[in-house]
Amino acid sequence: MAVRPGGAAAPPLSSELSPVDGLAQLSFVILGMLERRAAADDISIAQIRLLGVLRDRTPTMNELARILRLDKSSATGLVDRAERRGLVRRMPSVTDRRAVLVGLADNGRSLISEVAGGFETDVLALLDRLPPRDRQALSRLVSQLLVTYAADHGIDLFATSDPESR
Amino acid sequence: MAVRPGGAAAPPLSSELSPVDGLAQLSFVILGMLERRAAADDISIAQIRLLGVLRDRTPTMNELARILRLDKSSATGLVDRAERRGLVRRMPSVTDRRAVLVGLADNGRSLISEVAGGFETDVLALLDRLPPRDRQALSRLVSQLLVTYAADHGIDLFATSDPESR
DNA sequence: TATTGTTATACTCTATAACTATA
DNA sequence: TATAGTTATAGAGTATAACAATA
Repeated sequence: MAVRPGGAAAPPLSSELSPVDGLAQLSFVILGMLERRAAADDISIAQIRLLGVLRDRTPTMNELARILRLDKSSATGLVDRAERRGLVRRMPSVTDRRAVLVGLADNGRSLISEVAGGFETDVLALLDRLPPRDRQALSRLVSQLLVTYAADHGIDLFATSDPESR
Repeated sequence: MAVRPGGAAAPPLSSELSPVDGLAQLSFVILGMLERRAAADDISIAQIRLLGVLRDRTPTMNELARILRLDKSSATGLVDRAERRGLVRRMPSVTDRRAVLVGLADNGRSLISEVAGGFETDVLALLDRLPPRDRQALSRLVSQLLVTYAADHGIDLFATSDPESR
């Protein structure tokens, strides 16, 4: 925490954070929640991201690397370790004998559900600190922000893509 | 991205994310901005966190590890690598000959300022997507959320602590 | 004895470069 | 030739356990 941007501005005196600082700290808090839930199941954020992507996709290694913004070799290692733990499976592509499809194994599906459920509990508990009207307002504003941002960056925010299109 | 919690709920049909999903994705976007600015200066998030903490503190290794929630040995390695790059300095404590104080070197101070400045630019550009009233509302809600959360978790949100108390 | 910090070691995660096998 | 994936290798980051110096 505490990246305190600017170099210029002094820390605030009141009990209100700067918008930038607030969003930065909130991001650390929220990803910290995810990390703690993951650690409770002895798994890393990288593995959680992998399993999260595979929840609604069965991509090739190549697509997987692109989605996670990793080098192909990093994806190989990530999938290797997940496969060794029985969380994912490699399957041959029927249309391209060079390609390898990656899918969730049952263990992986239950694990990601558990972690995601715990994470949701944590975030909802955090939101419960606000009165209902504020909670709704925050949720709306965050959505609005993301929708415009995602549109400009070619991100599919609601990515539930066609499993098996190969 | 896409951790999509729950296992229960289906993805939304409208153009509004669930509150949990929205906050999670927003967190990834914001920390991604920080990571990209850091990478532009060829430095990691871990190093940025270290330098960020040292902006307004000169802690012992022990305190540093506690603040960053790392094992002492991890802090040793982190500071080793930062020191090798001339970003921080180790200094002896005058009151406890076992202890080692860690402080920013000039290079470290200019580097963290640059990264933090760029990050601030990015986040402000993101916030500019909202009309001013919404922007203010979001900022207020985020602050409010953090203040209550921090109070309950013993986190000093406005940490500008006494440099040199040893 | 307890605490501070480092070292030795091991594992995960990431990237670059070189390689194999398909296309 | 170009693409998909793996392997070899290197470095950062983290943790546990053992250790030296000091309190």
